[in-house]
Amino acid sequence: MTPSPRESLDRLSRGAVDLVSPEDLLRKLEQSQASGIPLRIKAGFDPTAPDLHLGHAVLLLKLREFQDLGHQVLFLIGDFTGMIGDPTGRSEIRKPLTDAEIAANAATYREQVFRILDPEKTRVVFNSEWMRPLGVEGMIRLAARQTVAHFLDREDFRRRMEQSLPIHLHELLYPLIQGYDSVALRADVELGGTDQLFNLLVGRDLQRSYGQEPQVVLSMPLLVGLDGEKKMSKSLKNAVGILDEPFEMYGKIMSIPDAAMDSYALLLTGIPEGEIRSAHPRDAKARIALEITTRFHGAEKAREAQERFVHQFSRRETPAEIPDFLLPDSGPVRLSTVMVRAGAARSESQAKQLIAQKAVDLDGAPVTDPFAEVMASGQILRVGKRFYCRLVRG
RNA sequence: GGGGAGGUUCCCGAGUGGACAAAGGGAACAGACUGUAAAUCUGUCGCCAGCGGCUUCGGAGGUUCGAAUCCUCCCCUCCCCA
Repeated sequence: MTPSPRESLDRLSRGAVDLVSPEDLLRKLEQSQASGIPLRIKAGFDPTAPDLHLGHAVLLLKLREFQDLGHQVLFLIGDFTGMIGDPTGRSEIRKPLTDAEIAANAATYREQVFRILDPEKTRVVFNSEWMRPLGVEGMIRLAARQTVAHFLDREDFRRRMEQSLPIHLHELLYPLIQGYDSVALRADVELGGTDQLFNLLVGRDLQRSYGQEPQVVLSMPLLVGLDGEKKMSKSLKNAVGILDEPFEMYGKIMSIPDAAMDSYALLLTGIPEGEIRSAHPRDAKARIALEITTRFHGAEKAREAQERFVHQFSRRETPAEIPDFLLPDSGPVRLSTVMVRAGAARSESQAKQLIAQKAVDLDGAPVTDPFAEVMASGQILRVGKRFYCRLVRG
């Protein structure tokens, strides 16, 4: 019971910010259904950041929807564009990755991406494949197809012009290359974050210029990170990794601001909007956290994570499972040193500050002396709300 | 190529010879309050350490009892003109 093209269109539009254009997409869906030829859905990824997070998942889930409708995903690893890095303000020419690095990153990608995508309907491609042979001459011919004025119109560039921030010449090339990827792949549809809109549209222009039917452009919102303000990104440390452990994943999602719940529910779960709004925020969030964790780890692990969360944080009880930390073999050890070694503090100074702030206890008894020493084995060290370990003698 | 303005601690941004580890804000972390939400309050926020010491202000030298602050050279960015 395949949905009609019209139904598919509705489903695919869910959550999208831009769709250029709905008519084109509908027509392509109809053609595909009539001919039995799947559409070619392209999405590009940075080769240097193989640690995927829920922000990427938004896109991947949308790609998955296309696959579920029978279409083919072209998972593009931008090993060539990676030399530029999408212009975000402070880009420099990055070193080209070695073949070995690319292969390693690609493997990491596969491991993560296929938790969502259907491997049967995915082709992983690298743009060096067609960019390298293009050469300088080809690059010049390609660049001749667009104008500076047009490119400087791109929001990021325009803002930087206004603020007198640097724009490096090679950055202007980024959209060009990304657009040419669409030509090389003969993409029917390209997905990206809203920040990609300009690049995606360049793809359309170039395809037209090369005599191809322009791709449909579908942009998804950027998922806000755990802070609820900035976009999710690993470097901002506000990300939930696709590979995060269930407990960690669940807990991180529980910490998002209430205002972010709607978008998390819309973009990452199938929960209808009304059900989020009508529930107690805490319960609604728990449901979102549970559903997302389930998607990546299965129902059982997600349930466990939820229980542990309630146990440890809602009821503030000492967790059942605590990792061991091996003390040096003999004699008393300064607690601050242990904290640093165990990863609970960045430096001795910080460790002592934490102690002074009553953030540390041993077997439930607060430690107040910054120079305290430990000698017994089997004690449970707690630092802050999250850090627990059991001290054992080697 | 000519002229002008800049590069400060995670970020923004003060600071123009000692009182500067360096104002202020943000972020982060801890404590209180909570729903590990938000808001709020308090504290911490280079490293080592019980006065105190050590390493920081684009880079390298120099002047000075003493430099983020002055001089020289170099690197980088922005603006105007060509």
